[in-house]
Amino acid sequence: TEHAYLKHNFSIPPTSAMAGATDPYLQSNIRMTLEDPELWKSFHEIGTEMIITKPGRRMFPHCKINISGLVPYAKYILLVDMVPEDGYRYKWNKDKWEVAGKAEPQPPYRTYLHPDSPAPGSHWMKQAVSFLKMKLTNNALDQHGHIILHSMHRYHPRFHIVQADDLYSVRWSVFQTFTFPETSFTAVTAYQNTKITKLKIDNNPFAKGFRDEGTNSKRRANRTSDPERLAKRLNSMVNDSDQVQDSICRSSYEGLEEERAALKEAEVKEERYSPWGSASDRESHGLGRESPLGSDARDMYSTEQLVPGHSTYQPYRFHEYGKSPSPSSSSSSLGSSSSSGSMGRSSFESRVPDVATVPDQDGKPSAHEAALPHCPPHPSAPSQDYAGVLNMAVPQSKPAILGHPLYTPYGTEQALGQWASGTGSAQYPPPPPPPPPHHHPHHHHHLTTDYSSQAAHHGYHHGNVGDWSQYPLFSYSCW
DNA sequence: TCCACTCACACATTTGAACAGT
DNA sequence: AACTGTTCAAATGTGTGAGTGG
Repeated sequence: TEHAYLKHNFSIPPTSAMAGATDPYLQSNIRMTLEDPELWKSFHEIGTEMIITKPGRRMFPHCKINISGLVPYAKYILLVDMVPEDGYRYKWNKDKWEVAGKAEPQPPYRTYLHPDSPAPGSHWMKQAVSFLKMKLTNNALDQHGHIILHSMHRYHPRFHIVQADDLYSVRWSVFQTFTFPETSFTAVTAYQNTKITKLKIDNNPFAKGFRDEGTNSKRRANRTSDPERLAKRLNSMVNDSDQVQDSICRSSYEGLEEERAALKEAEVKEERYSPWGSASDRESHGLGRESPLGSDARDMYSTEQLVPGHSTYQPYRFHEYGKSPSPSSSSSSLGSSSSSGSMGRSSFESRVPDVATVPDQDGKPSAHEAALPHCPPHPSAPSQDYAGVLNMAVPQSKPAILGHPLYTPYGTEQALGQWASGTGSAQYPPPPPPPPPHHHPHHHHHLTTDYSSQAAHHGYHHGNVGDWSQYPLFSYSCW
């Protein structure tokens, strides 16, 4: 199958455009495909739910991607963050999801850094890259660096590829972001839709024990009636529940997996810009969105160029994306002159946020986590300032891999919740009044309407762009 | 009563240290 | 010494379903 990803190149100034024709960097043609898209789609059709727990829970299906088009010898950093699908809170009623009200204020925003980062393009491309160790939590006070989400809210992961030699230069680098419509999900503390439960059990090896229905009920009989257990439980309740001792965090090296499943087509939206820029700014209009024609048709849009938007939301923008993904641009492009106005990066402000380290389990400062200040305002909480502490959720990794030490702490400042108009699967009917102006029930919308679009793009966007355009995705700080 | 959330649990896979063999 | 392969116990990852608390 062919890749149905949408490729959005940057729109570059005329003068640079010519350079782009010959400059391999400008010619960057990074492609990302989601592994196991069929599995994702089977979940998506029902309405994917991801369990979030206090100690942190992995996702299933796991986020695993294939990348191509990177410069083999250039170094890249891979990041993942979760973006709100809309500004609503949902509830499961009977057999379907319904809007239950406005979304809760955005919790501390965190970004997961792939433990192999930074690594050369050849490393990322040689095999599928998995984010198996990434965990989701509903604990806003989480000390392990997991991604914090609200239960009963919808999100979807974004994958960022940053060309940077080390974590310190991330802020100066060019980002390319990809999203896959079928990866959207509703965060829950307990499964709501039994169909999802069944799919999980049928596909997740760890849930294998639940496949034999006959033994389940019997095996747990009298579990809670045992006095000893009750005492134990009581005791545990007395202890501070916040002291989660899970060892989760010490995730070990998350290597690239050998197995390389056949790639199925996956819709990908790619953005080249600084995630710190506002999503709305990037909103593009309608490319491929809602295409009833399927991937083939969407491919026609693959040449569409998105222009990084001019950011309208000023604060906390870290830097601008360089117009050129060239290595040099990663550290200097921003500056200034080089990128021209068409990118609108002018609104990006370089800023070094306060950084707070997040201790890992040993109590030592986590080498991989840094809390960054600034939580983008949430549409539903317009007055909220950027005072939130943001963390880069970085699992420990084996430093030896590829000889690329993981530079420790660096943080991300984050971002914001974007309440892009969404993608909705059938299970998510458009929010009731007052619904967002452009909430599309069809998941294909996701593809183009989301954050990926660049605001400046041709000047037209969705009606609700304004709502979320002011929220930068996130920013990083370096120590 | 309702319902989102928490917890200990049984059972599954994965990890990684220790060891053996080449 | 450097690798590779084998064990196997500990660590981890699952959904369950009763219980909690607002």
